[in-house]
Amino acid sequence: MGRRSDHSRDEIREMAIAAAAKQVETEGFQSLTARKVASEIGYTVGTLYHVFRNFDDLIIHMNAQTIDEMAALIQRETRKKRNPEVRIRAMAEVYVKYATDHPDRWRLVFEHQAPRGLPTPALMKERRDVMFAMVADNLREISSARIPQEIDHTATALWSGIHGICILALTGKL
Amino acid sequence: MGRRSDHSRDEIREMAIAAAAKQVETEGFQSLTARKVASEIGYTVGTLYHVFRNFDDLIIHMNAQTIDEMAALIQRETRKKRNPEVRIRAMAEVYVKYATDHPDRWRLVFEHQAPRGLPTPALMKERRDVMFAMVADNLREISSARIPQEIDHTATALWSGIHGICILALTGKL
DNA sequence: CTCCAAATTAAACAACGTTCAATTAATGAT
DNA sequence: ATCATTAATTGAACGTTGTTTAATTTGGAG
Repeated sequence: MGRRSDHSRDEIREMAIAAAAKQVETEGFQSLTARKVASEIGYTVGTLYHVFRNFDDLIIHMNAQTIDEMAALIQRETRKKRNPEVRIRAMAEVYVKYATDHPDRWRLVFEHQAPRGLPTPALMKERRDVMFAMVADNLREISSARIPQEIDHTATALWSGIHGICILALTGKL
Repeated sequence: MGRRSDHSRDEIREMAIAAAAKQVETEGFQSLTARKVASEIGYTVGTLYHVFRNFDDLIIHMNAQTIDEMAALIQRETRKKRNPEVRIRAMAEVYVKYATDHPDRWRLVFEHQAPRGLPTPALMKERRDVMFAMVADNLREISSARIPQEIDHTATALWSGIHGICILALTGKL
């Protein structure tokens, strides 16, 4: 078969990412396969490679979407609160809830290794910075006197702690 | 070739684990292969499967050794100190140092997923409990009044925080 | 209607984890 | 010393993986 144009390039990308996310969520990362994703969206592997540079590229985009979903959830749940301290607490709670609700997708965000040597894709660095900025912003409101650098340090420490608890909880130790 | 008895079963296991660890350390987990490990120790894949149940089994044993190494290092560096608070701080420092000195081996301990459904192998659960017990013991010395459950919670939170910082530091965000 | 360019496929590739029959060597008994 | 038994080791095979490529088929422009 040749050019079908049933779907645009971007549509296929989105379909593939959604199919991959579903597969990871229901069967785990180990069972994620290029051929499965392709056949799930009614195409062949070749088409996937026509739309993504390689399999890692698909995973990276899926991970970016995972973070975006989670960030949106946090934003939505946190906008209502007025007190910045309460807000930070709400952020942490949503974060933990998301991690435990979608453990495999969440773990994949941090466990996926780009092939050795290659730097962390920019797509990913941006997303992670957003997370920390959200915490830092609220910390600034609490203690406006502190220097920016210290705020960043505190934000990192706080969020890392919450993150660490998620990790260990999900990998077998509560 | 048939029975050579150049090495005992256990010797082959140890050689394989050492070769695998070296490979992970120098080339990353992605490049770890049953055939590479086998040829590195002068045997064939078949022999590996004669000595390990499967490839995951080899990884699990390698991870156990990684934790043992790290725990020994912590013990050695922590025995000298008298003050339990100083001791906990030293433990954290050694932990972070190990994680940054051997990032790939350390990450593998937490990122390796046993095939879906199977429980975390006992070999691993034991090792992780040891880590937490070491922290909890020192916390108990600091505040002997608290109830045991609270001590465990605090130990978990504290260690998770340090762990989280390691993770995020190693995966691209300092 | 024709031709071009883009999309899609099918088939091939090397490498992977895994299995297994066949072969080799050490051991215990005679 | 010889033989039979038993265990270790191999090599080749299997199915599946990510990836590449040549060949096809189609949509749209002129």
